[in-house]
Amino acid sequence: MAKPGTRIDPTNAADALEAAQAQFIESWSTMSGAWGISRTMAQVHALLYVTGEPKCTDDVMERLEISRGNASMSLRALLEWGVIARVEVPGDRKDYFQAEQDVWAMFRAIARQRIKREVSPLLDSLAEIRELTPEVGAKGPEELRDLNRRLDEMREFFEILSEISQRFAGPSGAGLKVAAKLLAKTPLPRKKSPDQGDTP
Amino acid sequence: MAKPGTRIDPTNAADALEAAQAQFIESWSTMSGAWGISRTMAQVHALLYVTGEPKCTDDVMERLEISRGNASMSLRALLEWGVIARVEVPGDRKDYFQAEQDVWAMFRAIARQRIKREVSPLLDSLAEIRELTPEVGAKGPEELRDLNRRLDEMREFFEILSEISQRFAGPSGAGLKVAAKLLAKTPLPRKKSPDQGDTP
DNA sequence: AAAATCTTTCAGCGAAACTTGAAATTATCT
DNA sequence: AGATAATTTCAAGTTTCGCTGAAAGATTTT
Repeated sequence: MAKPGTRIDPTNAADALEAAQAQFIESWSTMSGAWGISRTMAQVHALLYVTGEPKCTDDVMERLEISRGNASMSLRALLEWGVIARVEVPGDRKDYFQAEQDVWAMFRAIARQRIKREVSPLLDSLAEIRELTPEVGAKGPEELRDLNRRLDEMREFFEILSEISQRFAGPSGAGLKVAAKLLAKTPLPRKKSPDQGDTP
Repeated sequence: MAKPGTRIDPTNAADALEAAQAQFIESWSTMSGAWGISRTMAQVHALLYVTGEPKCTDDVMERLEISRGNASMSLRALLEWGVIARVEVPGDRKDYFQAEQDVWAMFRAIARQRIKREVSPLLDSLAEIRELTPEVGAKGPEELRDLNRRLDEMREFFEILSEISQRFAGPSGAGLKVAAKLLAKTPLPRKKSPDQGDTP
């Protein structure tokens, strides 16, 4: 695990560093499902985030013991998500990659992507569906009206979500962190139930 | 598609209803990944949401053409997520299920579950990792300090997220809808970039 | 308490997603 | 332009995940 040649005291620190990084990579990769990315993508991202250093494809391959193809595809996908960036390394002609270091910016990038990939198509689809149920005249059958009410409520919800994302998850998105902290601290209308019980 | 025996005018409406429902079920099930549930679970949920009616296992099996086992497991899982509820149907001894009809309540339930399943374990893990990197005395090597800074930033982010969820995604959570609408409308510090460009 | 009805579990099967590694492509240097 | 180095693509192999259906387990009725 530890590199040979490091001396006694530093070795402990280096070991601790590597161990901590490894465990972070492991933990972060279990969240891959939550971000909607593959396990390997999450590992690669974790490695770049936790080290903070620019790394090339070979670095990633070695450290995570994955194939070249996999490393290449994962890095490219992470670029598309906007959570890592290509960086120049002077003496070297290889591509190097570095992770976005601001967690909030990272989150905004992810939110932006997911809205685009998941919410927008759903909104389009909801609009299409509305066209299938024209509520003939004003006397559409009750069931159709109910259906349309449900569709509209869902549309409203996702439009607000989308709106919030466009405002706060934009590339600048200065307000997010502040807004979030505010939300977390603002007093709520009293109602004691502090949430709990899941299995009754 | 249409049930045989329905008469001319009503048929159109009934057809439209079924078609619209079918398309909603289809669209919603493509979001399954986003909610972190399986495709079938999403379909079952979509069916219950879009019809609004209580349905039993056999209803679900028939309509979605899935096996008894699958229907049973999906319904049970949806119960655990808290997005559907068991309901009594007087003349019948079968279990019936009905979807939460308030989209915001539904969203809160999902958020609560995901925080519990995904964020909490990550926070635990981050705390563990911190223990691996004790920053020997006050002169811990620079790399260790950097690592700890990153871990702490991430911890802060997810703690705020968790905090927000506990406040707004609680079972009562009256404030969410209002807060969200507010966020969507509050003017932002000016900065023209209206977000766009993804592939440069 | 036996029968009837409904629900849950789970081993095995099949489909979908992921990974690999080598060939093809692109970019850089002499 | 040819040689060299780096990157991307993709068919084939591997793994993971979800579905089925039959059997076991509950629950209610007679």
